[in-house]
Amino acid sequence: MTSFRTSPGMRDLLGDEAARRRAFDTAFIEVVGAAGYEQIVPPILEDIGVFSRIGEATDVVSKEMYDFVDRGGRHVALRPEQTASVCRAFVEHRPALPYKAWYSGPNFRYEKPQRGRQRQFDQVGIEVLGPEDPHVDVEVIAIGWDFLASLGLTDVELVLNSLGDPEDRRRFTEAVGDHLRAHLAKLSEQSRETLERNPLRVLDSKRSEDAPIIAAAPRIEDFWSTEAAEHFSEVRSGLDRIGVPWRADGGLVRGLDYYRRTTFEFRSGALDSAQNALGGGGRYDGLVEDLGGPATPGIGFAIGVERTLIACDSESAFPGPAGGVEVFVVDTTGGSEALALSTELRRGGRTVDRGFGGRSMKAQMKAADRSGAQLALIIGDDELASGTVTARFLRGDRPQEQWARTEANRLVAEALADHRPPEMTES
RNA sequence: GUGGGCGUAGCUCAGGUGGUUAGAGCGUCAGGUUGUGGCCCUGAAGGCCGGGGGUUCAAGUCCCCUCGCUCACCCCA
Repeated sequence: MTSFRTSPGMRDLLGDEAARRRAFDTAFIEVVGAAGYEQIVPPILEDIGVFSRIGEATDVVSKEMYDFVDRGGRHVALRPEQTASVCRAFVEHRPALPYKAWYSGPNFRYEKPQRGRQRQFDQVGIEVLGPEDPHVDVEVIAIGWDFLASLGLTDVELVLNSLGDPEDRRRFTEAVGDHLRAHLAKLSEQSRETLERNPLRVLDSKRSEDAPIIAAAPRIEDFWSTEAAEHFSEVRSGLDRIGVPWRADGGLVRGLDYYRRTTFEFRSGALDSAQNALGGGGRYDGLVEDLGGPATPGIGFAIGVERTLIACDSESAFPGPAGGVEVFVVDTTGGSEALALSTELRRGGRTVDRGFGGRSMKAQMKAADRSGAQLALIIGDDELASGTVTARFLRGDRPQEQWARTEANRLVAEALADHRPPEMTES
């Protein structure tokens, strides 16, 4: 018999992991909902042209896309990120401005899998389309920051930069290219290749031989237009005003081509791997226009869910909800009473599980204990004959009681009111 | 895509220099308790030792290939 496993770079989420993933969304929704963002659920598949705008020179577009021709002859792709989809949806439906949206869902990139870098990975993120106001930048960044903090993460650094306006960025790129080519001989092999495709990315190089050349490279701030410099300055003072700490780094050049002006990244100090960027984003004032819409400024961020959860693990933060059920019904008389009672209790709003398969009382009690239930309701021959149930309290020292079967619903409610667990984070 | 490390039970891992029926803990199941979980005790089930090929009388162990995970590069979330 052949068996199967998940495709490389893709994972199953079971039980506690799935519950934690769900709680992650809940935590995110709480933060973005409080700021007036509405949800958008774009399709996972789009015309490949939607994603080309991310940047022909980036690996994400040029060699990592899951793309194919569908049965109707359309060239489509699994989304590698969601910003482009949100902009496409904006152009298609034209919601009122400012359009503030959040999303959560899977993206696909055909990379060599690694911890914190999967081929199918989830991102949560927000986008704001419309205002060019630097306060929007501040709001977006602060929401990302506050969300990570709400998970209990403390070892996070916000790195900030401005790429200037498109013309600034173009001149800067050129200057960096010239500078690097002047020192070509001393540049690492890798960086020489990168230089061909995307000179700015060389500034990200971590190789030691590149360090002196990068240190001597032109600096972005010398290329900012007055407007871009002013915008960035207001972003920084806005962050200061609300107590979000940041570090400016002229070398922060994010991969996607569409960024201009403000760019930022959230880095975890708890992850010393190369995958320490939990999320990031920036302004993409030209993207909507590129997708056939009216010139509309935009800014947003995306946070990698798996990666952030790994950071939570190493900081022992965000353990996720405790699962389980309130009541467990044990029935050694064949199960028909368990069927009736558990259904009745569920219809009354309780969470309840039960034993199946006519297993021994001991086995069913064990299952009751594992279920996390506060209360086991036992039905054996005696109870059946006398029209009662035995209530056994699993988490305290309250002695077990005999209840009239007809009173079970009410008495369960009473018992659980006394034994409320301290905090049930389950949504 | 390139290079390194690692793949033994559901999980975490032992298995000097090749040697006969591959082990432990946890978990699961059953029993100790004529109807009672958690602690304890006993027992059982559960492994094509990632897959394929080779060397050898003999391979979990050595060699080659391959797949997967992982680390670095790359890329990025």
